[in-house]
Order: sequence, then C-alpha cells, then structure tokens
Amino acid sequence: MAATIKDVARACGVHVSTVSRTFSAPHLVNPATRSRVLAAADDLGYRPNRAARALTTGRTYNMGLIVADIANPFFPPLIKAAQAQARGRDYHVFVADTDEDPRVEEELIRTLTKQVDGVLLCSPRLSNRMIERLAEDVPFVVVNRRIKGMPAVLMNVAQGAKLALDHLAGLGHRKIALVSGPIGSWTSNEMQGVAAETPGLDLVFFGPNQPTETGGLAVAADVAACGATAVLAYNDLVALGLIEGLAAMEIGVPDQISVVGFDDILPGRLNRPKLTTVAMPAVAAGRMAVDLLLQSGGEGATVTLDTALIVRESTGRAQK
Amino acid sequence: MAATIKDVARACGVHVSTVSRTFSAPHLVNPATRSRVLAAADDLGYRPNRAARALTTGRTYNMGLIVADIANPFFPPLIKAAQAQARGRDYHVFVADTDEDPRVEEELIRTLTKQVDGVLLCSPRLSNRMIERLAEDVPFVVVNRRIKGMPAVLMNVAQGAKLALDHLAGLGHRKIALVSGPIGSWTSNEMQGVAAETPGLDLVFFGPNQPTETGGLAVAADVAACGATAVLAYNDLVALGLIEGLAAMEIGVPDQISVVGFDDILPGRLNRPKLTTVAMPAVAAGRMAVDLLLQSGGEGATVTLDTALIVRESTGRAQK
DNA sequence: ACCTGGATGGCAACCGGTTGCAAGAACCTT
DNA sequence: AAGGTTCTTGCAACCGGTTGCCATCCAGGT
Repeated sequence: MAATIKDVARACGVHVSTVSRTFSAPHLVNPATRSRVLAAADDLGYRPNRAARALTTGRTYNMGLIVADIANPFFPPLIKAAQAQARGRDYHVFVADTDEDPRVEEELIRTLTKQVDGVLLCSPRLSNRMIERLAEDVPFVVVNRRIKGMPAVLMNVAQGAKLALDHLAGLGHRKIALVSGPIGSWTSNEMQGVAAETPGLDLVFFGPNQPTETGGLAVAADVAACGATAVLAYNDLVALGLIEGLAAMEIGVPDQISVVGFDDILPGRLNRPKLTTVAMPAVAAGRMAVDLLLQSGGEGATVTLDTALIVRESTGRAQK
Repeated sequence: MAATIKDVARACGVHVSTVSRTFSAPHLVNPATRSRVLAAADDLGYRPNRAARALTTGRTYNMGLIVADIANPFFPPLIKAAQAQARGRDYHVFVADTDEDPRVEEELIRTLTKQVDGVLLCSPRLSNRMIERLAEDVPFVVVNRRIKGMPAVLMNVAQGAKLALDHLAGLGHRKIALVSGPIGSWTSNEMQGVAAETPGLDLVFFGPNQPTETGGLAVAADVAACGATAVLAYNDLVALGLIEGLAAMEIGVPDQISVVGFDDILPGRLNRPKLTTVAMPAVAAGRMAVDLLLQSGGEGATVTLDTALIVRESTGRAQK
C-alpha cells in the first residue's frame, strides 16, 4: 500500500493538516517542521493522491484531448504539442480516440468530465447542440470547428482551399472534383463553401467519405469517371488513397489528374509523387488550445491560424 | 454545478446510500424505489463522479497507456486496439507520450499512479530497475520488453530479425549493416543479439540512433560508406529516412543497397520502393496487453506474439 | 507588567461517494 | 399467533486530502 498523508503525519508526530500544508501551502508552515515533514514523506515514498486532492479543490491538473482518429498522422504532432505545452503549465493531458464515432465521443466526454479540468475537442463529430449541452459540465476548447460562444482554435481552411483552387485554376484546371470528409466535419463544409463560391469552376462533389486512405481508394473510380482533371481531397490520407487507386487504374498523377491534399502529413512527403497539400498549423494549434483552456476556463475566445499551400509533385498543368 | 448524489437523494426523499446503491448495487434496492431514483437522477442530469468513487473502492476503471512517441505510426493501431478492448471491459484508456524521454516517462507514471488501475508501458525507455520500483505503486503490463516477474507482451523480434537476415542472405548479401534504435530499447538489443549469432554474416553496427525518419537520414552517409550491401533497420521510419538519404546520394534501393525495416507501418506501404519489412502484431499486442492487465493485476504472465516477414520492393539480389 | 499581533499548527467539517451494520417491515412456516 | 427469513433502507464511518476557524506561543511595543 502506498503511503498516505496520515502515515506521514504519524511518522513525524504532527497533524495531517500540517502535512497537507507542507505540500499545498508551504509558506504557512515553519521551515523546521516543513523539512521534518518532507524528510518523512521522502522516506515513506509519499506522493499526494491527485484524485483525492481534486475532490476538495475541484482542480485535477489534468486535461482531456479527444481526437477522431489517432491513426491519422495529422493528429500526433498536435497531441505532442499540446502535451508539451501542458507539461510546462504543470498539467497532464489524457488522450482518447473516438474511432470517428459520435457515440463513443459522447461517452468519452462524460467519462472524462469529473477527472479533468477541461477538454480539448479536436475535429469533433458530435453536433453543435450536443457539444453545447456537454459544455455545461466541463469546459471545452474546440479545435477545427466554430461554435458560437465557445473558445475555439480554427485553422483557416477556407483560405487554404482558396489557395489550392487558385493554384489548380492557374494550371488550367476547370473541372475539379471535391472529395469531402465524414458527416459532421466542419472542415469539409468550409472547403465546400469556398469552392462553391469560387467563380469559373466546374465542381463535382463526392461525399461523405471516410477520412482515410480507404476512403480515397474507394472513391477513385468515381473520380476518374467524372472527367475532372483535378481533385481537392479532404485530407492527405484521402489524397494518398486516391492516388493509389488511380495508379491501379493506370491513371497517372499529375499527368492525367492533379491531386491536392490537406494537412501536410509525413507520408505525403515520402510519397511518390510527393503530395501537393495545404499545410495545417497543427503544432501551433495544440499549443494554443492548451493555453486557451487554461486562460479562458470556457469563455469564448477564438483563434484562427493561417494555412499555407505547399506545391510539390502531385499537381501539374491540365491536359487538353 | 453538476448534480451530486445528495441532490438526487433530496429530490426523491431518500438517503444517499440508497442512491449510491441504485447505481453500484441495483439488486439491493426495491424496484419501485430504484425507478424513482433513476427518474430523479435523469431529471437532474446526475452522473456518478468516478474520481470520488475510486477513492473508496480503489478501482478507477481507467488504465494508462504510455508510449515513447505517438507520432510513430507503429503505435496508433496498438493504441486503438487497446482502447477498443478496454471499452468492451468497461474501462477507459488514457494515452500519454513520453517524447522518448525517460524522465518524462517516470513523471508520467507517477502522475498516473493513483488515477488508474494499471499502466500499459509500451517500448519503455526506463531501466528495468526503475520499472520494478515503480511497479510497487501501480500494476504494469510491459509491451516490448522482458522483465522478470512482470507481465509482458512481447513481439518475437528475434524470429523476425532471423527471417529478415535469412532473406537477405538468400539474396546473396554478406555484409549487412545493422542500424539500431535508441538506448534502452529491448527490441534493439534483441535484433543485435540474433544478428551476432547468425553465422556467415559480416555485420556492421550503427547506433544508437533516433528511432525516426531523422535518425535514418542522419546515418545514411555512414551506411553508404561502410560498404554493406544490405541494411536491417530498427524500424520502418528509420528505414524510410535511410532510403531518403540514400536517394539523395543517388544510391538506389534495392539496386545498390537493400533495406529491411520493422513494424509494417502505412507510410512503408505507400513508399516507392515499397518497403520490405517485418510485420509486428500491434493490434493483437494492444488487445493482449489490456487483457493481461485486467486478469493478472500484476502477476507475471508473458505472451509472445509471432512476427512475419513481408517482402516487397526494397530488397533485391546483392550486386557483385 | 500588560496588550497586541503575527506565526504556527491542531480540530473538525467537507469534497462525493461506498459499504458494513442494524433496525423495521413484509412474508413465510408451522 | 409466535418465531424466523428475506427485503429494504437509514446510519455513520471511511477513502485521502483541504481549509476555515480557533487556540497557543512568542516577540515586540509601551
């Protein structure tokens, strides 16, 4: 059994409250007593029980981080950045993955509720209404979704999509396929919105799709058949799957079809052809989300981070 | 403020203990009373506070999962498998990343200690002694490391390395470079052990290295210079970095040098050339680790899972 | 010598639940 | 109808800490 505050108190003949103060309000205890307590604590290997402490103070010094799919290489850098930032603030981050399932997401939030001081909700799949309801029980910072009155870290997807479309248009592409993501994705809606209001483009929408390589693979045939000369994909995984699928049909990228992804993940950089993509500031987003949570405690500041187009090898001039 | 057990008790004129039993021992309370309590609880949006419950019962229904680097694509499938398995057992998994830093790893374990019922330690970087000491405070299951008397899930790295070396030998390779991983990696030691006792091979060791693309990139020049015709890399990321580095020096894979990785991660499958690699049963390992933790509660069963060689395009005949 | 006030540390209530014990009620037995 | 079971529920202690309040002690001021 691990030593408790009582064991320490007994060991150095002092009341538990004194031991408690030694750790949580050192200035209230006599230096001599304090060092006796510290020595005894060290001797017994005592460590304050954070859960018990949280019960009275209401602060756990933990935060949750919920992502749709940890296997998507987009998330790990964001997660690491958040953990590093939190560590610097004396906080710890618990990560959980929802498997893209809104029910799991809700359950996870409920579980987390009293064990953390707040939750970073990344690319949620729940409805805005549900998120607002859950926000009554635990402070949120939402990443990649705009919800009124709720602190959020947004990446400027619209701007990125615009850059990508302009790039494609500049290469002579007119008919462009838009391969969107899953239902409930704010990012997907943003992309579609921008595309729809860009003049002079002939758009074909495909969706909803799984936001993974598999999703891209599955939609490849349809995209090839629709006659578009370029594709804007929901994310890099979808783009990679798509390229894989097109290759299987002997359709060359970028010779016959140009492909642009989103996120700038590692496999996209290693791929042949190297993927042209819109880079998302995942690291900055992870850091900001932590800061926002600790500062605001739930009040509604919104931060929007810029994105950038990275032109590599998967886009080229439209063929006649 | 979230509703507590007292609010519910007051709302339906019953003692708190009855409310408590309604949730944790329903058979002990009269069906009529129970439904009244449930109705009131539902009405108030009451949810038991898991942290408070854990204080008395000693069970949190949480487990920790600590990995060295969440950005390594090897881990996410393992993590997802563990989370899914845990969910089926009514448990939740909190994931944390140590950034390959033993100090962070230790700190993380200490933080987790009283908030979880056990910890899955994946590819730890701490010393065996330290892990044994920490195990006094919280049950562990170790993945990818053998520690006497401690439950473990091992992947048969030795067997995989043997398969890979035989494969290379069969292709006529004699001088083989072994690019190992970080200090403290059991996997790395296993590989080296097998290689050293395989007769008829001329081995060159390189290490320690960062277990990432960067690590592979950094060692590429030395590997090229040593005259080996084949490389066995610590993992796929290292292998990919290595191939990238060799390509930059105009050294073709597999024409001039063959490369075998470990793990079978997604980017390896998408790479050109597609990576020959030893597949690790990450999903099975995640599941097993959870089961082991819940069954054993710390007793020392060890499970070893087989690995398999997947020959793709990054290995070929040795050139004269 | 007396008063004042700050420093120190004990006391006990409290955080949100759980659980052993016992009392009262309802139901059987014979 | 007396005695014994089985249910159902309240009581209160407890899990490991925190914290407001109060008593004591000691030093300084006058």
